[in-house]
Amino acid sequence: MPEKDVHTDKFADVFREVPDNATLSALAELFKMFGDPTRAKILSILQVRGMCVGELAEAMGMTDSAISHQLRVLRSAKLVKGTKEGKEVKYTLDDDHVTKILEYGITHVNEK
Amino acid sequence: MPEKDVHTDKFADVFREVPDNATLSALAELFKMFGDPTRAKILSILQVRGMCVGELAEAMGMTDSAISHQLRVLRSAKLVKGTKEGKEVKYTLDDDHVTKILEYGITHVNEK
DNA sequence: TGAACAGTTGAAGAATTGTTCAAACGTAGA
DNA sequence: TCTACGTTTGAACAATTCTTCAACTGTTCA
Repeated sequence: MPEKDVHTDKFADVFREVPDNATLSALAELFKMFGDPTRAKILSILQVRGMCVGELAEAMGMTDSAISHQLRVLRSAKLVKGTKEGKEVKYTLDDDHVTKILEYGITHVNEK
Repeated sequence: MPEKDVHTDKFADVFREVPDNATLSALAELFKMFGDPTRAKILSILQVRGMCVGELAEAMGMTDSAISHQLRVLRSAKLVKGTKEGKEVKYTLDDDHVTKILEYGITHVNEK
């Protein structure tokens, strides 16, 4: 009697090479972060240099609030971290893979 | 007199190194494809071997329809292509970057 | 020819997402 | 202490997304 999420022998060979569902969810969560133009832009900018919320907002032509909301999301995904500097909070990238992932994405986009 | 989407001198140095908005949109569209668990799983499976719609549906425990809808999205993003084989349509990866991008994602997920 | 099959499509509905607005927070400096 | 500032928060809303269901297309092969 088959259980939920246990696959038949028919696909056993395939699923031996496919990440488990937990990993796939985490993977999807990660890529979602890059999957919104605002966040992709924030990450691209922070690749160049750290910035505080107000600067990012001005640079991107958006409200502080909108940027702050997105930074919270990026923070919770551990892609970005914020440190207080006087009155401001300076945001920087918190992950080496960000650069690599963006690079591959850009390569793909430019080639197709 | 500043125009839309032209940035002040203040951030000129940064934006010289940031992809333009068109590229950023394309980038976000690309990553959106990986940003859904169903699609991430389809792509992972197709990395192992090509499959037709019915097989994918069975392997993933979803309806043919749901899979077909997602394949259409992946096809329009040029990540996947379908070729008729008798009664069936066999889907395979249509892009080398898919593997690389997934790899980096998995590395990130496993490290954090 | 026509029944069976694989796949696609469109409309519908629930869920999720991104931005806005207004209000609040915390703190540095007057 | 009080004010001003940079940032954060929560609720609300529109827009988008994913799955389901039912109907439909187009082929294969009996």
